[in-house]
Amino acid sequence: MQDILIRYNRMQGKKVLWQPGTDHAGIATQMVVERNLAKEGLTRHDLGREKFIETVWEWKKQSGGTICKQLRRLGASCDWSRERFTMDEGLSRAVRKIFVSLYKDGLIYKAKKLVNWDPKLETAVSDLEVVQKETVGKMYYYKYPLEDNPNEFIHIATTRPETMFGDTAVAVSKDNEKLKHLIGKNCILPIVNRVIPIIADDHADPEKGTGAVKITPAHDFNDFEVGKRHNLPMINILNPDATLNENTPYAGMSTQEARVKTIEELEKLGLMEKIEEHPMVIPYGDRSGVVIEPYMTDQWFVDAPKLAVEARRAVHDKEMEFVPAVYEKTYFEWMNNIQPWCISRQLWWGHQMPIWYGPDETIFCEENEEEAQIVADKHYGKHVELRRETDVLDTWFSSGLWAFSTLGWPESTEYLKTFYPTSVLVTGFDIIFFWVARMMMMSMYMMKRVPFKKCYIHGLVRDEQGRKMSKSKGNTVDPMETIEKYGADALRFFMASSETQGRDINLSDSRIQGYRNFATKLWNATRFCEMNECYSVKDFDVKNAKLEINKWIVAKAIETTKEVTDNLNNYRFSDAANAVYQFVWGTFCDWYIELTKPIFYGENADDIKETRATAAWVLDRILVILHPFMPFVTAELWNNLTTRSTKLIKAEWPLNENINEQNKAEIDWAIDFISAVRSLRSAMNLPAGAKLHVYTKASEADLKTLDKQNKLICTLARLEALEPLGNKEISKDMVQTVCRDATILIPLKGVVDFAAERERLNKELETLNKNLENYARKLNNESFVAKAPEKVVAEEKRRQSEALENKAKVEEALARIANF
RNA sequence: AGUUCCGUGGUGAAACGGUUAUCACGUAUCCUUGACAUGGAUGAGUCAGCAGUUCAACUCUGCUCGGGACUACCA
Repeated sequence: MQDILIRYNRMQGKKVLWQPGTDHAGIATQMVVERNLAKEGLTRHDLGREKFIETVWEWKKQSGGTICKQLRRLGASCDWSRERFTMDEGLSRAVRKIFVSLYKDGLIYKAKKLVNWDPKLETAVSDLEVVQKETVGKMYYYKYPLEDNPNEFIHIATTRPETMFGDTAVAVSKDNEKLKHLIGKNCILPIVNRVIPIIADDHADPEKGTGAVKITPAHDFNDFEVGKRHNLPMINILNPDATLNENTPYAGMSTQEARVKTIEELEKLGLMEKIEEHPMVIPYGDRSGVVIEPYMTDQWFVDAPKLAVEARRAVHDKEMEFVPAVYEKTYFEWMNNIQPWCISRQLWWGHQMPIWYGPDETIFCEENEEEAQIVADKHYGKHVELRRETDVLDTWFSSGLWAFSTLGWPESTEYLKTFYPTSVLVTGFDIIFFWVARMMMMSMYMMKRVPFKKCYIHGLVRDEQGRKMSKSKGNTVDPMETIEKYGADALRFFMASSETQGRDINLSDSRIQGYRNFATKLWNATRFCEMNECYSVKDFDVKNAKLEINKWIVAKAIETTKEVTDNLNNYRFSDAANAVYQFVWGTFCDWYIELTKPIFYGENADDIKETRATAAWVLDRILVILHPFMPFVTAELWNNLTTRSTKLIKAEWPLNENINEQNKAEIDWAIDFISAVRSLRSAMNLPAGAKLHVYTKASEADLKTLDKQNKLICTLARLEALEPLGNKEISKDMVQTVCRDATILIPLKGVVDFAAERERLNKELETLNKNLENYARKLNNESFVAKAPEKVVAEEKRRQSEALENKAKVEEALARIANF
């Protein structure tokens, strides 16, 4: 879609830029490199930070760029000389600069909070990087003895008994009649025998579980909130790798091992009551695939709720518009419920935060170490040793700056001045939160203007059955293979013609194949033109064409151009693609080429000359309007046909042409006529080879046209003769059909299958009657005549009278053969 | 639970409230010479249900039934 837009706009003579590039995919990349190291029995710690980062760059050089390779193979006409990578020096500088700015504005802060912790990667991850999976777990019911009476208990239920060592309270709702008498008492945490209070909190739902909830503030997001409300101690029971720590009796054990041990112990103590199967949702790391732990650590946050204000307003005020517009609902929904954005990652691959700590942990945030040193020395009044923050930033932090960092910001470059704010971002709906929202926030904060005026949301490519592609399902398709098989043009055209306003695309081999055939069709049509010496004639103006078929095809070509233009302007890719497709195959190949044959095989030199020039003109036009969709085949043909002064990629896209309706009328009518004859021929089972003699009954004007196009019609309808019925009697061996106002009569020299003919005519009559009923119902309705627009009423009347005439003709024909 | 999208020929989709509801794939019949069988000609086959708004509903509103997507949560 990007490339269609960029080529289309470029051909309009606009200055265009498609800024290509990739982000550094912090977590995913570090994971892959660490996995490679593991094969050699190494960890990143064996290498040290500096050496490890070097290794990542090595790896990036070798295997990076798959996406860019695919883009190139697809024919993406981006400005490859401006390819950017989020870890490039320029972009990194932008990251540092905006970080410092946000920090000094109080929009970045450090806090000890519960975050999603990935114990495999040992880093915080964003909640967007956590996938929730349905699983059947177990619910454990057990009891804690009360402090003042160890024979009395409070019953609790949990799916994670091993976290009990982090319990610092048990909560009961104050409205819980059965349990509220316990509020204010203490109970004893078994195994470790710690005394914890029973508190009143509405988080405890009397309907759920036992009505009493163990509160583990350091390991559960809800409990964390409860803990804050009641000033409960927060006990961390896990090591960074999710093994239990010294705050528990099972230090060093995994959570699974500790769970088994805890249950055993509770059973021994006689406190275990029951274990039930329990469907639940468990969070997994999107990348690492391990269970994510809520974990209490020092992390850095962006005050997203504050940044969201402007980002929201800009969309609200239509400074940035989603196409299709429905996606703004998704955007608002997320922006309205936005949480502080945890931007720190305990990784090595990424932008290390520009934060330095003084000896007393005072924070210095500057763009580089020298400046931090100067500020720090001044602060302390002496030279001090600084320690740099080891955390790196979330990849999306740098991606969020893409719209301006890639244009050279913070320098005030020509590109920045020319292209910012950019016109359109094309992306998938699943990226709205990750990227679109972050770009909006960052851009509104730093640039005070939107990063792009439009955000086009395209569908996702799914497999033939409509399932999302995934490696685990094994239903992924490598675009390169499809391209090998059918060509990039076919794949592109398939995508464009399937792209209807954000709906998903089901990959369909047979359809891609169909578009490969379409390219072949164009190729063959061009060959026909070449064989007949249709070459562009420089000073030939199509406006001066005299032959009806030439005037007709030119008008049709202009009409199609306008259709494609309008549809692309409105991001209606499929309508645009289908318009070209219909024109090339359905109009140019199926009709025009056939219509030119009588001329090319005839002897009128002037007609041949004009038709050659026109055909060449239309072919050129096809190459132009098809080019954004199928750049390869069109460019190839463009260069082969004639020596050109311009490349097709820079050829002019015609705008503001006038469609001459008049020029279309005559041939449109001839085509209808030919189709009617063919249809009749097929219905009557007349051999395709049989030359027919056709009579017509029609108005003076129509007869004149038929006479003019006589040769054409005879050739295409395979007639030996076409003549007006005149005063001749309609004989009984004539079958008839109607085409617009004309009656077409074909005498059958052999035997007419009267039964078949009657059946055909009756069917026609049935349809006419059905339609007449509809027209009558409308026209007899006073409100319709009074309230509907005049045009609609007039049109309805016209249809009625036409149908009435046709009905009379069909009835006549039926009467004629009634006795056979 | 919240948000949201969608039910149209066999399949996948399209249609500012106004032709006989289009298109592609598939399918049926016919076509072996002249650009193309990766083709040509001609057919057959359809709006989930109910109610409402309107002169007029595939299109707008409500409900019912059915199918997805996203987000949150489940002691």
